[in-house]
Amino acid sequence: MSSRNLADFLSVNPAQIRKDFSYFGDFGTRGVGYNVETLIREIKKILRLNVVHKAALVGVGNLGSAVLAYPGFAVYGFDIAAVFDNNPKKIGRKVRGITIESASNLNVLKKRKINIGIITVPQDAAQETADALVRADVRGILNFSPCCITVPKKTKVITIDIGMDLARLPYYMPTG
Amino acid sequence: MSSRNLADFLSVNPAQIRKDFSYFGDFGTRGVGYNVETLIREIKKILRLNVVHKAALVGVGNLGSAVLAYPGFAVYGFDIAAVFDNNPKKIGRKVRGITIESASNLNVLKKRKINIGIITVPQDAAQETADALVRADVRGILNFSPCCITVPKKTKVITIDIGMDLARLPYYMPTG
DNA sequence: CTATGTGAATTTATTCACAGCA
DNA sequence: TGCTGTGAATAAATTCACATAG
Repeated sequence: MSSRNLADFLSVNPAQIRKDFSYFGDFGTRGVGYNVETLIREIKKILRLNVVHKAALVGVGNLGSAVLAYPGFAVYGFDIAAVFDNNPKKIGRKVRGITIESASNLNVLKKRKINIGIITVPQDAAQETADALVRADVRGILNFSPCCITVPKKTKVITIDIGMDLARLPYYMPTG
Repeated sequence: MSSRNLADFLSVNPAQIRKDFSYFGDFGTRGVGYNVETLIREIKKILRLNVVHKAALVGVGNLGSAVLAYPGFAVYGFDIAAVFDNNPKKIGRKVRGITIESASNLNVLKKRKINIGIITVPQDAAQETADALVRADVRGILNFSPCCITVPKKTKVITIDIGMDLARLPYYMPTG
């Protein structure tokens, strides 16, 4: 696969492809091109997706259930290994083979070496959930609440705000 | 509010703030700064968020229900005015005051002047849903399926792939 | 011959620095 | 005086173009 092929596929300049890769190493073969499997392996290594990452999901409402049902986490090597909620009726029940635990027990993540948290609780519980995750030594958080949560600098937060994503659409919609 | 204040808030350079605004007009007052309400109004106008946009949601599963429950669409002037599903058991029922209609009826969107579609159907139904939305003259699509859907150039698609968002985390998580 | 990898050239983005207005 | 708006200066990103390896 040549840089030209890849560039066409992504609608960018071939030189962009070659230069970007070159910052990380010599992945191609002159006169031949790139081996796609090698590329995937190298890119996964760069993004640290070459190992399995255990994640915990907090909040088994509609959104949490939808996230649990999401296909494609496995593709990137994610394993949702624990699920929490604060509703006594849900605690103890199983979703997708995982027993729902009490949200007041988030500290067990430390012991279980789970260091990614996914927040799918209602907006007003988002900050306290983040705080608990930080106390449990989680180092990365995927936040689905449409609010800014505050965490120490050592913790990386990625927020998905559906409203903001939708808000990008009208700009690209010509008339009306 | 000065460009310095805004810049500190966003951790960027004050000149960046001033230059970016200047591309769209003179929003500030020399010696004084910017009026925040004016800024919000102007930015909304630029992004075409100064009018109400009607949207239709297709697929009332966990994800669809979660999206419907999302607070914050109203903030940007979105109004989910129609909801569709292909499950006969769901059609006719109400969610949040809106009656679920048959997904085979998407053409009514044309008549009702709804031109944004939100796809929350299972992955294997995403493309056909997109096709139906395009036929109904929708001009913007928010796609929650982790797959590339193909649409004519006139239609703008924004895809939210939770797996990809999560995949960005490990790179920022130092050790482990 | 083909297609990479990379300095050089070019284009784009950011920041500086200051004239001009409130 | 204080802060915007903006040309000029600087920095960064993209693209060109070609020597070089297969």
